[in-house]
Amino acid sequence: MTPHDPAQLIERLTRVLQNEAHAGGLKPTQWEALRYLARANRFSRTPSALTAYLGTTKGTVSQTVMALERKGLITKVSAPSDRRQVDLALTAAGRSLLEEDPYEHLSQSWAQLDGQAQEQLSESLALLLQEMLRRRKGRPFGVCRSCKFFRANAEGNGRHRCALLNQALTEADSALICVEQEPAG
Amino acid sequence: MTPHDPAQLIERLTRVLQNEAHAGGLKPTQWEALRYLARANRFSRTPSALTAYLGTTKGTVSQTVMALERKGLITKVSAPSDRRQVDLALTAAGRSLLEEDPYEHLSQSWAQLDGQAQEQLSESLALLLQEMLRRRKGRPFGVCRSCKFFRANAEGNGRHRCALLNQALTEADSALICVEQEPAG
DNA sequence: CTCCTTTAGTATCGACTCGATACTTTCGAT
DNA sequence: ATCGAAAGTATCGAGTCGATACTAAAGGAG
Repeated sequence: MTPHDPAQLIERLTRVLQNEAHAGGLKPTQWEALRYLARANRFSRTPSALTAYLGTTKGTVSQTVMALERKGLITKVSAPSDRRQVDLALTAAGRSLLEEDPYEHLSQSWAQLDGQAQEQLSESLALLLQEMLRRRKGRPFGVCRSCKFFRANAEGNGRHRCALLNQALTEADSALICVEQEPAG
Repeated sequence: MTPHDPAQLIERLTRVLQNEAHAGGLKPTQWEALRYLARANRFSRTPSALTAYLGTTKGTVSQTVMALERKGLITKVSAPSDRRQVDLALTAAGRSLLEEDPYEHLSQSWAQLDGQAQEQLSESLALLLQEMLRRRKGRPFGVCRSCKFFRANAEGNGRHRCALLNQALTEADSALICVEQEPAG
C-alpha cells in the first residue's frame, strides 16, 4: 500500500511536522532559528550564519531575529571584534522553551521503531540529505569535530584548534554546529 | 559524524525542500495543493478534503484555492449533488506545471541511492509517518484500494465498490488518494 | 591617509500562509 | 417549517519570504 517512492512520504511527514511547529507561541521558522542557535558554536551564532542555515535572505532573518528578541528568547550583542556583526545568544527563557520543542514528537515516534528500523532510517536519511545538499551546493552545517580544518588536541591539554579561523577550541566547541564546516576527506 | 537521532536530519531536509518549493511562481503550500489535487479521487477534490490534508483551516485553504484559480491552474465548479460543495480540478496548465514540480529533485536524489538504501528508507519512513499520524490522530490519506471499505470487483467487469459511500469505482479511481480512506485491517 | 569596495544588518513593500472569528448558503433531520 | 450542522467565503493581525534600497563598519589599494 505504501508508495515505493518516498518523496510522497517525506512530503506528508513534512506537512504534519510543520503543523505541529505552530505550538508554544512560535512559528515554525522561529523554532528552527531557536534550535539552530542552541546548537551553533560561537563563530556561527550570527544573523549571517542563520541566513545561510535557513536558506533565506538577510531581510527575513532580521525580522525573525527581532521577533525572538521581542519575545525575550534571545539577546543581541554587537560583536567586539567586528562591530558590524551581531552575536546572538539564547536567554534562560529561550533555553527553557526549547524543552517544549514540538520536534520532540518526531524523536519520540522514532524511538518507537525497532532497533533495525531506527538504524536504517538514520543511515539512509543521512545519505539522502547529503545527496540533496550536493545538488544544491548548500553548506552542510556539520559539527566542528568532523571538519577538515579541525586539529584535534593541537593546543594540548585536550584543547583543539580550528585551522581555518586560527582559534582555540574547547571540547564543548567541537561538538557544535559551524557555518564554516567542511567534511573531512 | 551523523547525529544518531534522525530528527535533525529530517529538520534539515525539510528546510532544504521548503526552499526549493518556491520555484515556478508558486509557494510551497500551493505546490502541495496542486500535487494533492492531481492524486486525489473524485470524493476528495474539495476544499474540505484539502483542508484536512494540509492540516490547516478552511479560511487559509480558501485563499490558496483562489490563488491557484487566479493563476489558471485549477477550476472551481459547484458540485451538482450538493451545492455547498465545490469540485476542484486541475487545468491543462496545472497538469503541465506539475512536470516542473521541485519535489522531483527529491525523487532524483533518492534514485541515486543504492537499492538497499532505497528500500530501507521507504520502509522505515512509512513506519515513522504511521507512528506520527497515530499520535496526531490525523487521517492517513491512503489510496482507495488499501481501504477497509474497498470491495474489489464487487460490481463485476473489473469495477469495484466503495462500501462507505456506496459508489462504483473504476480501476483508475482505486489508485487515487481518498479523504475517507481507512487502512484495511 | 583617503577613496573604494565588500560585508553585516536594517527598513520597507507586496504577495502569501496561517489561526481566529464572523458570516452566508445549503442540506438534512426533526 | 424550523433548527442545527456543514461547506465555503470574508476579513484581521502576525509572520514568512523575495526583492530592493539603505546604513555602518571593515579592509584594501593607491
